Amino acid sequence: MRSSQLFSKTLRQVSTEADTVSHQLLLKAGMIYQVASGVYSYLPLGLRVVRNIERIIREELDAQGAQEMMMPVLQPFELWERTGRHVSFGQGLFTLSDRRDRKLCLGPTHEEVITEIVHHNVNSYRDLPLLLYQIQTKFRDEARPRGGLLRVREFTMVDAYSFDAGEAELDLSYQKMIQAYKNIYSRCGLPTMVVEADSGAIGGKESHEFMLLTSSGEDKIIHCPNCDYAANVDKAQSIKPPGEQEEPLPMEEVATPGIRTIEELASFLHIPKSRTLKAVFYSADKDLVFVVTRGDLEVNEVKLRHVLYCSELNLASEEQVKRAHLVAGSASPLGLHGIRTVADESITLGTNFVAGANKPDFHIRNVNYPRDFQVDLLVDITLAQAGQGCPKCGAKLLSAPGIEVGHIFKLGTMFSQKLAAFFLTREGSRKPIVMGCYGIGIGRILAAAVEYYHDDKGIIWPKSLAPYHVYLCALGMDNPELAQVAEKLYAELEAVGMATLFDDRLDPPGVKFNDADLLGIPLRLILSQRCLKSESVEIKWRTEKEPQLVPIAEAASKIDELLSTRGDSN
RNA sequence: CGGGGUGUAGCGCAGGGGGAGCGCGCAUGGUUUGGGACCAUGAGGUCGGAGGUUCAAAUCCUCUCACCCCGACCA
Repeated sequence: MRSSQLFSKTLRQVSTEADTVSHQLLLKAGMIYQVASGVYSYLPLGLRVVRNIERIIREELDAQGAQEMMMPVLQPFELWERTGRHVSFGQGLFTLSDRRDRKLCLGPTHEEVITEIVHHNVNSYRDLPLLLYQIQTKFRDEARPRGGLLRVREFTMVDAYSFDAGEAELDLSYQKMIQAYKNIYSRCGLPTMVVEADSGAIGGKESHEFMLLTSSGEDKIIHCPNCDYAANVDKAQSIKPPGEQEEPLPMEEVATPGIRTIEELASFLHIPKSRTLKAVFYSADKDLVFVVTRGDLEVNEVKLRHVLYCSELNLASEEQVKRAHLVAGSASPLGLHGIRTVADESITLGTNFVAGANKPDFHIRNVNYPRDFQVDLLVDITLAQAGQGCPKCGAKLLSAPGIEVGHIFKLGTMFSQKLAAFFLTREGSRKPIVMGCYGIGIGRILAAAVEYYHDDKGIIWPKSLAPYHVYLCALGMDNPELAQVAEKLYAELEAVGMATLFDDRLDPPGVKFNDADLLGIPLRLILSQRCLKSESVEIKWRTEKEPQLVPIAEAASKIDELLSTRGDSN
């Protein structure tokens, strides 16, 4: 491709509205164009990267025996009613009606459709196992699209589904897919960490995310430096720091004028936060829930949601709190009646806590569980934090931000049962197919790669993703002799199938160098008067400072050699 | 949905009751060519939209839409 013909142009400035590195660079490089909030077009250069990602994914999935198919974006809403996910997906589901007022939705994922298809095509254990996948546009009405391609409302996703006769067979499919995914990320040059995850609206029991560790990530990962334990903070377990074990003392009231937060309380009484009890009020499907944890810990709302089996969970409103006669700032489970109380197990790790007196400006010392109060549920509902103990080996946990670039689930029989996808076993009994599903966001991989590989001048594509491998930069194209040599070299590179972007523009060198850096193509070639004199061409890696000189006649073969001996990443 | 912010030329921005501007880009001509070069000339805008106040509104008021950020939410 010739730069002079290329549709997309690089921008000199991008809007201050773009504040994520990948968003800025992709806009600046002319790879994407925003059409609406969370909706983007891919321009020719960006699309070439997308195609590279797709090719890698197809190759790896095909290698595991998966078969590609294609399912519709437009789906009957009724199908979602049958699995109940029209509720659990909630407002994230884009819905619409046709001219006959039939309700439809735009698929945010395809478990319903694939299960329906498999139901009509699989009858016997002989048809299993089965691995199917598609690369398709998905829609999700995100509450807040953000970060350019990182969180969008329309996106291309690879979703794969496995169908097995039993749990043990599912485990095998699951392991196969983990391997396929690892291969995919590694070929994309992205070092990812596999972490335990919450399965959210998809449902199912076991779930893992593939995380790229980078500072711009919006997910938080808790991981162990000593063993292989790693989990999304939503899911992460930890060994909580122990508290003091003392002889229980009699309760006594203490005046705490104006004290409302745990921080204030701890510093006012000169005690560590772990010697206090924290009360938080939630509204779970409209019902008030009283939550108690040790003062040094934070509530994990995902865990709380699971133990409450509720679909809507928010902090309680002021009116709700008032109506229940709770005293925010001095609340405690002492003498509490008629309100569901959930406590974190940390309240058993320690004695003689300071808790609220349930009247303003007073607290109570020496509160002990279960001597002084009871709870309805005593479970783990707090956030794991860096510094706490690894649940597997006890070492000190670390935390890190990451971008979720893939998410896989063991679905079990949830969908097959609801949509009647059964098969006959060898013994002739009817059983629901055991399913798994596996998703990768293409745009996210693209954006994540830019987040991971860039410098102050622009993108630095891994070779496997780069829109072109070679940037042929001819300086002084108005010189007929130079133009002729450049054209010849371009033709040679094209002839051996080298993906080349030929900068044949008449612009000054600075413009071309800057574009070369911005676009992040791995290998830059420069042809100038200076080179012509020595009958050589300058070759430079995007990642390196110094070029090397190669005779023009050997250029094509030298480039081929350079690119094929260099690893996939960079 | 709550909080904050921004909408003025293709892009980036300034202006804040009375002339619609700057930089970049674009067009034409010329000079340039190893890190976004220069000169000259020129095209391009219902100042997001609607209503109001005023002799007069890009500017003040009300409403509305879009986009961004924080939070809530989220395979």
